[in-house]
Amino acid sequence: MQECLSASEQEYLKTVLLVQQKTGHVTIQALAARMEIKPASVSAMIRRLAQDEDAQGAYVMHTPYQGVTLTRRGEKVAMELLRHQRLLELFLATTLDMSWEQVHDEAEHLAPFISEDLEERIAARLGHPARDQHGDPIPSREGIVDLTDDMPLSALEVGMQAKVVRVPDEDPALLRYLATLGLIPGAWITVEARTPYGDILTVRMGEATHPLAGEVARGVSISAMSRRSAQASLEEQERKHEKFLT
Amino acid sequence: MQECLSASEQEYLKTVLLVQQKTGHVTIQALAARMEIKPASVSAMIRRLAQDEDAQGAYVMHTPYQGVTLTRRGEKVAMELLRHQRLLELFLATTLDMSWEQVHDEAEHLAPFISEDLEERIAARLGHPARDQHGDPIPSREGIVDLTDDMPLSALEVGMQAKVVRVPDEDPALLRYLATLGLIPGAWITVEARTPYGDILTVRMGEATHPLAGEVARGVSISAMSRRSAQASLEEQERKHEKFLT
DNA sequence: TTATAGTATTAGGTGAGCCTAACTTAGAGT
DNA sequence: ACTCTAAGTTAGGCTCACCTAATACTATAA
Repeated sequence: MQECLSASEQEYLKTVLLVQQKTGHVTIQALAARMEIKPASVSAMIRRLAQDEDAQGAYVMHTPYQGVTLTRRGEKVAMELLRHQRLLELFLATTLDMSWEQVHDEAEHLAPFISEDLEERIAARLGHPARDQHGDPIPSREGIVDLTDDMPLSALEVGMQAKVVRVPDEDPALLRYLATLGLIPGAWITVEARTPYGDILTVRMGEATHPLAGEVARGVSISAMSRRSAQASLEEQERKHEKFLT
Repeated sequence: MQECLSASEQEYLKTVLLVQQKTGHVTIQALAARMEIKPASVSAMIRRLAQDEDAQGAYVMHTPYQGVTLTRRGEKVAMELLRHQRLLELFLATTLDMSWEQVHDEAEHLAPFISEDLEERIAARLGHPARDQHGDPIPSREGIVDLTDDMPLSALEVGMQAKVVRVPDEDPALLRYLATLGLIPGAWITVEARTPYGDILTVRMGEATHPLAGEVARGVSISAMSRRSAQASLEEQERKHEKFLT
């Protein structure tokens, strides 16, 4: 498989993937909005990515006026770019102590230009991590990402506790806000209440409780493996305590 | 001063600087050869860089059919890019253990895309180094580079000893060869002989002696501060030895 | 069923950065 | 001084990745 796609083409494929993951349906409009370019330009590029020039298969499927879907080939390219980007993010954040929001822009800029070898060295240096610093999964070199254990915080029932594995990284201000609440990957969170109207969750993190808009909660992922009722959690804690005393 | 130059334009300015340093006279042809593009394309780009669009001054001076010279403004841009590139080279070589030759290509690719802030963090992490791993000087953030202490190995007289500060990095094979001889920055080298014809130096590095073509010797820099006769060096060594014995 | 709003597409245009081919100029050799 | 070659320039063309403006399609509401 020849790596002959331009930086721009790769960027489009990556965006298709992200919009797909986020909304489930990829429209020209949505791509245009996210990339901050005009729908006409997106239309043209998608047409190019949808045609099978070199008889190796297209990168996307596109039914005009309907939606866009990645082919396996296109998905692989998108995953590769995403891997570059997230490894870079983590590398810049850990090795050079850059702020999370700055890291995002820098990594996005650089991602299309780093070689496979550099990517491998970064991955090796970081210990082949599975997630970046805000919990976004890093695809494997084969372009595969395992998300089976992830579920949105919004799906947690009242009284349940779980470990946060991912926070949304698109909006720097939101990222900062969540960090001030202590809502970062690795934190344990308990859902204390849920309003019947207005879609607000009250969550506890350690000592403090905070109200959280449903839309925000849908962007936060927790580990399905870690789910348990707060009661169970309490009992577990006591067991540990007893063990400590004996 | 607005940073509005494209990656390509910066690359041109950098190449003008390097060709100027190497040959003293910058022709369209030389630029075309080094950048591996056609003279016609260079001609067009130089014309653009020579005109003073935004009333802030041009980047180069160009007298048609004569030569190209950087203005102070152009030089600053070139130095900035060179700083990016060499900091990146050193960073990749030290932090990620990439081979010298691979580092060169990677850094050249990436240099135009890293932000000033990332550059600063890399510089800080490396301890604001003055030279990269093969001794090329890293310009300061203000675009200044001090080379007063550098002179070519070829200028050394027979019997003189000096410390190597820079080896040429353009040809990976040459770089590898010099490394196998132990001819790397920091090494001490003595000129043992010079052929009257054929322009060959015989140099000693530790135990071994090697013949070195004049053209190669001209590409290697030594520190003018470290110059001394081999005799003086020998005496110095004995003094140290005596000191050790007492 | 038809009007209409919103979304998608097509047509045509721009600048960047390269190309080839044809022409001009400078400078060295006879 | 004249010619010839090498170097430089100009003209015109290409692709990429964007744009605007006009047109076509879809879906929903009257």
